[in-house]
Amino acid sequence: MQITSKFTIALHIITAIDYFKDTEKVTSNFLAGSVGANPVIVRGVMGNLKEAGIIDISQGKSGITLVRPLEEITMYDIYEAVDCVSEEGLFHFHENPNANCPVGRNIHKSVDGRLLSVQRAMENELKGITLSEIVENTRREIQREMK
Amino acid sequence: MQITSKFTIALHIITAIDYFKDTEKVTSNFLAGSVGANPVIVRGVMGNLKEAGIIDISQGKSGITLVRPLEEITMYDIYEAVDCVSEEGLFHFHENPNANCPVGRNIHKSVDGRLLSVQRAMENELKGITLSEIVENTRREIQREMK
DNA sequence: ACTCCTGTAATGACGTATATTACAAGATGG
DNA sequence: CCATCTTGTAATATACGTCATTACAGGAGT
Repeated sequence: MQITSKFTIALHIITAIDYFKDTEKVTSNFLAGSVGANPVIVRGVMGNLKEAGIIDISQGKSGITLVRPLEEITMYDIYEAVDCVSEEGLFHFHENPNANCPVGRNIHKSVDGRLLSVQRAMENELKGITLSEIVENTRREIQREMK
Repeated sequence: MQITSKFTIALHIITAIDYFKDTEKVTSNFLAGSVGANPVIVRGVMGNLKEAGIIDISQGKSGITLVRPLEEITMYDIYEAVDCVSEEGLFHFHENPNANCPVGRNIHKSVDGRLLSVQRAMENELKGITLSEIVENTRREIQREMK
C-alpha cells in the first residue's frame, strides 16, 4: 500500500512554481514536463491546490503563482489538499466483524481510538515540515550540481 | 488510500485467540467466523503472524496459541508481520521526474528524508501500543455489555 | 478576434484487495 | 494405522483505485 503520488507531485509543482517564477511562464504543460506526468493529472493536482488556497491560477503572463509565502505552507496543507487518505481513516477496518461474537461486537470500539492516534502522529509530523525547507533544500542541491 | 484490513484482522485474531483460549478450540474457521472474513484470508494472516513468531499453529486440541505474552506484542509487530506498506515506503514518489530539469533532477533528494521521518513518526506511535491494551479494552467493553 | 490555457469527461490499462472454490499434504486422535 | 480435521496454497473472479491519454468546450488574455 502506498499514498498516491499526487502528494509528491504537489510538492514538486510548488517547488517548480517558486524556482521558475522569474524565468518561465509556468503553465500546466510546463509543470507536467518537469514532473514527468500527464498534464491532466497535473491540472487535477493544481485544482486541489487552488481549492485549498495555496496557489493562484491565471492564464495571463503571470501563470501559476503561490498565494502564501513558502514558510506558511506545510506538508500537511498539501496532504489535506490532495486528499491523500480516505475520510474513513488511514486504516481500513474489516467490514463484517461478527455481531454474534463478543469479540466481533467490541473490537471496533477498543481499537478505533488507537488507530486514530497513529494517524494523528503521522499528520502532526507533516504539520512540522514547511515547503520552504523543501524548496531551500532543492536550491542547495542544484547549487551543488553546478560546482 | 487505506492500509489493508489484514492489519485490523490480525488485531482481531490475536484478541480472539486470547479471549477464547480456555473455552474453544481456536481454528482458522473459528476465527474467520468471528472476523467475518473468508477462512483463506484468515489463514494468510495467520501465516504472517506465525512467520513473525507471534502465534503458534497446531492442529491439535490446543489450536492456535500466542507465543509471547500480550504485553510483549506491539501494534508495530503486527504492522510489520502483515506487510502493511510497500517496501518502497509509505509515500509513492512519482516515477519520472524530468532529469533535464534542475527541479526534476533534485526533488527526490530533497524530499525523501522528510517522507521517511513522517513514516517513522507513524511507526513509532505503533511501537508504543501493546496488544494487552487492546485485549484489556475489549474485555472491559464486553463486561460493560453484561450489565 | 485569435490563441492559448484550463477544466473536465470518457475511456483504458494496470495493479491491489478481498472472496471463493478446490485440493493436497500433514497432524491428530481414536 | 486409519479416518478425520486442519492448514497451506493455487487458481480464479470481482471490484476498486491509480494513472495515462484523447478530446473538447469555454474562458482568459493579448
